[in-house]
Amino acid sequence: MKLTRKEEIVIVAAKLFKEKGYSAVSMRDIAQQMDIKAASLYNHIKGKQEILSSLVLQVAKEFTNSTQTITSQDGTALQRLKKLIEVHIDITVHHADAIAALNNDWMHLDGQDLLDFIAMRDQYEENFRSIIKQGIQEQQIKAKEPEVILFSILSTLRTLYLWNEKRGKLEVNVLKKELVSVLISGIV
Amino acid sequence: MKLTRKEEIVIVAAKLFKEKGYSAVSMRDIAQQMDIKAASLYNHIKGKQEILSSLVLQVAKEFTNSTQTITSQDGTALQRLKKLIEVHIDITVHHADAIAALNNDWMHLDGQDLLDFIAMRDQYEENFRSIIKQGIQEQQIKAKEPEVILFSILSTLRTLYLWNEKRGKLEVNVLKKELVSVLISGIV
DNA sequence: TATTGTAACTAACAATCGTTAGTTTTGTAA
DNA sequence: TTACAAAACTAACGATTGTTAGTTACAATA
Repeated sequence: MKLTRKEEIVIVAAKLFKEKGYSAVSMRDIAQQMDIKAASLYNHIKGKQEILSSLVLQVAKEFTNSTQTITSQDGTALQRLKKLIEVHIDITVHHADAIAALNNDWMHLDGQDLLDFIAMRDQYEENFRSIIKQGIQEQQIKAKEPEVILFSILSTLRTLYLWNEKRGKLEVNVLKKELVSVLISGIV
Repeated sequence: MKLTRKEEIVIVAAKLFKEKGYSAVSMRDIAQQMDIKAASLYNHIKGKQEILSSLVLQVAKEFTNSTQTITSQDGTALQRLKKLIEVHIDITVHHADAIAALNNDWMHLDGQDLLDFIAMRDQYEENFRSIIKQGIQEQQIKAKEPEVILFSILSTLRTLYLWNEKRGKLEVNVLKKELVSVLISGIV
């Protein structure tokens, strides 16, 4: 599967955005990393904003689709919650750099892209919330503040991209198993 | 307790950094928010970098000191782990804006400030890690991958600043109790 | 009243920003 | 070999960046 030049630019930019953030990375930085001049980038992309929105919206859509599918599946709330966590881990491992931008630079999107992102983000969160509430109703999940549970799980998953590179010898499937266990069953 | 003009600037800047990130906030943005001109800021601070390092290093020191104290206290590993979590929550609630910069903009520190920050950060993490390992040794904590436990707890605590304002009508003490419970005992 | 320090101002600087226009090189297919 | 498209280049634009220099307004103190 050969990459288009545009895809190469987006990948290189993602790595830089991850290190310094969108605003601190110049078009000349991106160009230098590709061994071309900044103006040459514009043969392949419309501008800096397009790099960001390609990066962010693509992964956001992936999250939304996966989550939507799982939410409407059969099984107990707990089973679906586990599946949700596992899918999030899969996507994170596969798109670590893009997720950095999604977490830290989404507010630099503009116009419709920004609105779309926020809508997807809210929907993703709402799917998670409804499964947790359902789990409480089914008495599979302790009747704590659902918002605290939601926050705790989402925080861990959102930050995974940072920690994943230090993960080292931990196989993805081991990571999934361990993390699901820690998030669901606790540590004591 | 009257604030110096410099302290006012740092507080205003922190709020802006939280919204857009350090690099996307100009000195003119900060000045405008204070109803003065950008050049006037320089009567009180040396430059933009000084605002960031004041912001970040002050809170980082607070974290390091608190953590260091708790680590060397008596009690079981689990008791100290709970205390560590509670203290982190306290600091977060009191310095939400500064913690945004600490999480997202620390890499824009330069020179000795950057080195100092990284050293404090590593030490903080190492204290957490040693308590968890001790807990496993004392068989109070399940013998899972300690790195996964460490990551899960730290991720949740680090992201708390974001969540606290949005859903944070929860009383601080209730928040502490719920969050400690979720992080330690899980949700099932 | 005269003096002094604080904190604001205007004006401008060199550097860098994203981006455009126009041109040249390069690789491929006829 | 010629023709064409893809992708690089040079040069420059107007805007914005952090920052400096020099000056002015004002309140407290002597």
